[in-house]
Amino acid sequence: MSEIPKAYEPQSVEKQWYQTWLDQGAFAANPKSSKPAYSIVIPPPNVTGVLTMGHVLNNTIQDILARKARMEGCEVLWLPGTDHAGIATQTVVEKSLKKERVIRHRNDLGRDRFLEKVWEWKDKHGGIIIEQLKRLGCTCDWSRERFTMDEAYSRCVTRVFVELHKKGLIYRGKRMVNWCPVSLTALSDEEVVMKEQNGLLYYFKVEIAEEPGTYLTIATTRPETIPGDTAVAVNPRDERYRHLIGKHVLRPLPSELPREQKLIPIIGDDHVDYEFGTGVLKVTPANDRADFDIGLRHKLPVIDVLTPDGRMNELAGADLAGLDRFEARKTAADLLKSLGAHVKDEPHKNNVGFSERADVPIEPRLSEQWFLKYPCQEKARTVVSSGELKFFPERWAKVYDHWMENLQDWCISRQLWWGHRIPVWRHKETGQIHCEVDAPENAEAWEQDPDVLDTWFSSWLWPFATMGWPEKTETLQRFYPTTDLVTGPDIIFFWVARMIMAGYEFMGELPFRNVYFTGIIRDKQGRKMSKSLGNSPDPLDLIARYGADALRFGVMRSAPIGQDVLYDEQQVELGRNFCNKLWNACRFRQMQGGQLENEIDPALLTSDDVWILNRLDTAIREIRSAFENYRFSDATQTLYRFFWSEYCDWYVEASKAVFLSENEAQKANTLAVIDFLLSHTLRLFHPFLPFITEELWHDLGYNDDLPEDQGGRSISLAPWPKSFDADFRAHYRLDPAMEAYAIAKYELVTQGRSLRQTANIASNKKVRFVLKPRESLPQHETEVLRILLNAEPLEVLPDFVSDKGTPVVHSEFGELYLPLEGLIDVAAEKTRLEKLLLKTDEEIGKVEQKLGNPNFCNKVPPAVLAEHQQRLVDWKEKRKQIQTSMEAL
RNA sequence: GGGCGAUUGGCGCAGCGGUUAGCGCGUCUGCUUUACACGCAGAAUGUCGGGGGUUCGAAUCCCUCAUCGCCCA
Repeated sequence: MSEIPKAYEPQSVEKQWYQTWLDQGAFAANPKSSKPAYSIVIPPPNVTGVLTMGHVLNNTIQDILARKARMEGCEVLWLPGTDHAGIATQTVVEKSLKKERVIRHRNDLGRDRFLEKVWEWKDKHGGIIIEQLKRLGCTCDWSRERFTMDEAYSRCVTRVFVELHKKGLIYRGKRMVNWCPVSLTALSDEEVVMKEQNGLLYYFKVEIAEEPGTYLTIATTRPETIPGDTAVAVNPRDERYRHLIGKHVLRPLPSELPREQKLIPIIGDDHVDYEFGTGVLKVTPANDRADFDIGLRHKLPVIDVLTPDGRMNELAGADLAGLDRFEARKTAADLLKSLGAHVKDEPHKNNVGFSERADVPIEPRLSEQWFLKYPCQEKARTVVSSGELKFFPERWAKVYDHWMENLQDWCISRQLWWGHRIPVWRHKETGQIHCEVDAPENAEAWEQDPDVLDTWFSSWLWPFATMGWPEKTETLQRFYPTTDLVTGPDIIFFWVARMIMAGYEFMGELPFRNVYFTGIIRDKQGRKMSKSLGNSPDPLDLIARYGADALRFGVMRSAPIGQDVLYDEQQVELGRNFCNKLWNACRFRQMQGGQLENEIDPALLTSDDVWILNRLDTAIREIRSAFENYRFSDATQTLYRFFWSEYCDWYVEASKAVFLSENEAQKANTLAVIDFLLSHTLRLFHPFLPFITEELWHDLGYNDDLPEDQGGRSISLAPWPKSFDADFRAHYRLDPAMEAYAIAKYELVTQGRSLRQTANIASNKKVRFVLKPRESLPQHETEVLRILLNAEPLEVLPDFVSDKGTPVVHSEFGELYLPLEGLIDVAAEKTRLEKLLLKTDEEIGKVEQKLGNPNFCNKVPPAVLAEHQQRLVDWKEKRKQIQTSMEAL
């Protein structure tokens, strides 16, 4: 045992222990082990990312689960890694190269050289987040770290593409896709976020060709696409316009076109909403998804007036060509005015799809892309609805089910360079298609598809591709399916759902048994944390200032299941304070000296011992139940309450009565109880506070007599505490009566302290109390009372007769007097008692009313009835005592 | 438009048929009581969003309205 400093200093402790754990190979998963398997795969962060509060929450939970599983005797695999984040990484690298003026556009370098630059970037900046996870204390098996662009992983991705292509599930098609005009690539539906926009609804009129002088008014949010209109549609049930179907209108733009090129038909289509605008819809098949469908139904021509980067092309006419789409909108509106076609503008709110990454409105665009028809949809859907694969909180199962019910084919091709290139080659002369894992021979004759795959097309394979699939590796056999997945609900479709489908398709089995969805971390005002708002604290900074344990504890404590987390630095401060409390409680133990090997002698247990052992047992049960339900904040609350409010506030204080005595046998026994409690507490805390518990475990010498792999070397392999069984309870005589005795004692103490306060006696001032006991009590208990009340002396006088005006409280132990001889504030004491009396009367009233109701007495279960009757007796007794006290004043 | 969630002391949350409605932060009062001022002791603060219903009994179950937030169209 070495001396411990007065305040806990996490920095050096954390660094040292993490290194020690690494040296011990403490996190390595051995597939040959005979222990039961527990596994979890990390949601791979972006390789170029840095740690955010979201990562802290997410990975702390995974670490807690992994550490607890190890302590429970499982062989644990927590598999780490990163993904290549196609668009994000490519954009970051391209921007930085532009900034350094190496290039103006990635074309300046060409595909191969640009990719070299990305790899350089990855080698330099990738892995930062991995080092940060280590600072947090994460116990991943780092020897198995994977990256989605690793050679082996890439082969899996290619293989999967080829397999699905052969099955006919992957196909190429010319379809409307979400096009990002900034990233210049197609996106999947999931990468588009709808945002409400305040825009304008532009009303303009068009002349009916067959009825000169007659006009139709059309409302649109996008006048710049008028040159791409190839029809005007009305609902055939709409009386106002039905007669016009089959006639034509003169499209006003581009104005320079000859009349015959501006004629477009009026068509009837059931999908036109006649309540929107004027009920007349302009149809732009090239630039709107719904319009495209109308176009298909009516075989309309398609005129695309936009360039890939969101500008107007020459088909838009001389006035608009070259303009950015938003500028063009204004210009088009002006043109309508000058043509006399403009009717009015109206403010209008509408939902516009934005590119998730680039945060600009996407353009629906017709283009050739690769699509995937999802495999194993039915199995993936029923496994969740049947509860075989569990979601926590459960309500996400509904969200999942709804999405699965409306599955759309997945656009998996991206017009990027950074990513897995599509393994499809086209023969330059014959046009023959080669889709295989390996490139065709005589490569010059073939041309590979230039596109790469969506990053999620690689991460949906994560649970098994990281374990050596397609080989049937030992790791796969041992650790697949994984036990738990911990992730944010924002990627339930992107990732979770797709992994389930991939799991069935390629492994024939679900990828994980439980999914825990964390909340989203928000700031105090409830805003999502974001770089642009600058409201996201740097976790590394917090670790430096408070310690990783403090950060973990603070975050876990404020993260109830299913709720978003409102982050407040005070929580981390609270975590730090808690660590300090733990530290000092252990210091207190150490300062008492004594042997460690002491056995608890049941015959010497005091009521305080029995009480605290029962509290520990309760805490262990609560924590077990919290874990079973993934209620991590409940577990931390229980730990906090048990350790601070029960162990420190009552037990440690009461134990001072023993340590101040001369009774050596009793002292040794109390130390034995303390060691029992602390060694359990440290283990219960370890998953949450890995560093400080490891340090204290060794400082206090609790590792001394344990086998190497069961706590001797590290607390992380010490057995997880179990609640007490019947034998244990019988042996130590954890008698409920003893416990009740202690509770009554603490109640008396609280009342006595309150008495002091109303009498204005400083809490540090020793003062004379007199106890008039109901039954004689052991010397030791008197001493405990004296210490807890800070009484000097505490006289036990069975025949005590108080003077008028002596404040008193009543309890199961008897009466406790505070004789002050004129010092007390009679008025204050009277007020206190009157308040109590009022409260008591209220409660008596409530209970009497219930008991007076014959319906209540007849219908209620007997136990409830008895409980109420007892309650009435108790309150009446209390009332009598208060009155006695008042009379004594 | 559809779905989900939230609404409990100043703030953040727990409780989900019988509790004296809890916890943490904050507030107030008094304390260098030798483990801890990153602390100790005591105290104050709630018609559990509004309305209706079921029940002997509702913060808790049902209906309805309101406000806020999220997801999907």
